[in-house]
Amino acid sequence: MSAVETKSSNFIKTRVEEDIKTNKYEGRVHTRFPPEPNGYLHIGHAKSICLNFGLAEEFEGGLCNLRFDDTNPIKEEEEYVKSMIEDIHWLGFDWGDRLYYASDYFDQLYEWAIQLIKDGKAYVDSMSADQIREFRGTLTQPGKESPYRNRRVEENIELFERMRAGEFEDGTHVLRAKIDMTSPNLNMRDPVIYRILHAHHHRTGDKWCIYPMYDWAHGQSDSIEGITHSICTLEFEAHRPLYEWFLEALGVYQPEQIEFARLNLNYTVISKRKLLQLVQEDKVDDWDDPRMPTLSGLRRKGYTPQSIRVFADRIGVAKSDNMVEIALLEHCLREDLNYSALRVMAVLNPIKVIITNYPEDKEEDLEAVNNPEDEDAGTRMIPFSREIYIERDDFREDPPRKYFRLAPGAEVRLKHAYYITCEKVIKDPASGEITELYCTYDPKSRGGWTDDGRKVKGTLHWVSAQHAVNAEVRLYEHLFLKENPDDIKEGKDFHFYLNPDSLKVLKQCKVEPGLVHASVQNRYQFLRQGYFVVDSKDSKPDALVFNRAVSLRDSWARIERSQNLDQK
RNA sequence: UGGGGCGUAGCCAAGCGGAAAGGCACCGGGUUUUGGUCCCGGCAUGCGGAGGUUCGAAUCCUCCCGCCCCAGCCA
Repeated sequence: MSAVETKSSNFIKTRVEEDIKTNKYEGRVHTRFPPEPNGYLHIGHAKSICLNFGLAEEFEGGLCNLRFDDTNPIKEEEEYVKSMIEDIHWLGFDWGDRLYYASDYFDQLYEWAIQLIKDGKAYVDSMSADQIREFRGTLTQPGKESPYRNRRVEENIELFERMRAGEFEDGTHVLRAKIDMTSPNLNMRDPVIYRILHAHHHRTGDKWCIYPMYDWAHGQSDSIEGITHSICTLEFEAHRPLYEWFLEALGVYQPEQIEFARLNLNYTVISKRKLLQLVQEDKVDDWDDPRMPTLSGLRRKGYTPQSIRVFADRIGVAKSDNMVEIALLEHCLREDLNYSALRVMAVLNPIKVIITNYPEDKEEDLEAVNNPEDEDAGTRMIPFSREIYIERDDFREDPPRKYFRLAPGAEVRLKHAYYITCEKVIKDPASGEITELYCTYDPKSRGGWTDDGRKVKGTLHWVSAQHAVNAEVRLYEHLFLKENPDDIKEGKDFHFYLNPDSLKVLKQCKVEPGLVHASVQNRYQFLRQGYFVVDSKDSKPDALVFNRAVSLRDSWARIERSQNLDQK
């Protein structure tokens, strides 16, 4: 990452800067990230987290709270709270002692509801949900007032108290704000602010059987916390007048709400509802399946917090609907890992090579650079011997044009080791499959170099057969085959586009011996292949499992593809 | 056909009346003991469209077109 790169500006940052200049909120900057604990955080949340916490970091004295919007006990669970806390910390953000819950404010919210009733600005409606819907009108037709709309204040108070006391069944009454049933903004047509829900809440237990609606809780929660800039996504834009109406009716502090467009990523889905479906239907292992765009999934796959933060910064913040290419996310990871990942050799699809002129009982240790991008990473010794494994794809019996890997009669370099030349191909007579390659090496090329001006263009990775450690390697592809799985044709839904080959498991991999000590903390570059990390759930010291975080760019694959195209 | 938003390259996105930033992707070339990295070059006579204002318009005005959100006792 270049140090001179400056963070690009965005309209929210500009607004905050203006507010500071004009001394609105006494120059304070106080944001918050307000997730509902009803699922796991995903890359879209990361955008919001980086925005909110980033703003607080960027401005002198800025603060960002973490607040769980837990107003619906039916969907929310403690497990999600825990995972969200872990994920945000993992990204590298902290909220100090400012961890809040909307449920912290249930008493205050109830008091405010009473106040609204007393002011004649709220009433208990006893129509059914269906009736309320009918009375709301449509996009083009105004709504009608509920027959209960003009109950006396005392009656409303009494009914609301009895709602709270648990005297009524779910759905029999609601508390509504008395605004305007003819408003062109449907959110202003007497929105429901309390509903009866005889449900156990993860924090308040059974204290309440009425729960505030999000609209009633959200703006006031921001107000209570003294939030200056309430940043949220576009779909809440039409709710802003409502939040302002509440805050004005209550006569309390009013934050500034700013809306931005949520992130969409191609070849995946980003919505807690759909991700939950994938988990429940066993389309993936769990929320942290490496194919999931969840933060826990990306973490398990090998993503670094830094790469995600850089990504969040590069995609920018604006108000237009967008669909970001996942290639950008992958680029950010490669960029980060290129500087930090230790290079090791691992053969994913092994084919045995026997070096016929190398003494049978000999073995030697060769020095290998750990990271050419970082001299401080030093070197390590790796064992070499007569029999080694190379990648099956690094040999072609009938090499195509521009192929400069191993082929009959061809000479290649074994990285850090020797030049070898292929002399003979051994096949299984039954299947025709190549089983072994007989090669000779040039003893003068130790370390992988000679000064005789010989041109050896291909360089292969390898692992000494007798020293190799077995490992399982999991290769991941996009979860969906279609760029936008939500762009559905008649009778189909996003399931239709699930990629059946999104996970490929290789069980016969051979990795260099030092990798038995591989730790989840480290990401490795398997030379010439990609970046890999030890799987945090399934890997064991005697049964290593690696996940591919992202492949290396592969310009040979591109050449080959265009060659194939030429032939057609 | 109510209200609220949004249209700048294949994908993001700056720009806010004075010569269209940047990143990704893509295409060339160079370096290379990773076909990686890195380096160099290319990539919008054009800003949804049409008019208008202006010496000058992506930026201001008018009209038109397209896309997104809102009719949960979800958030």
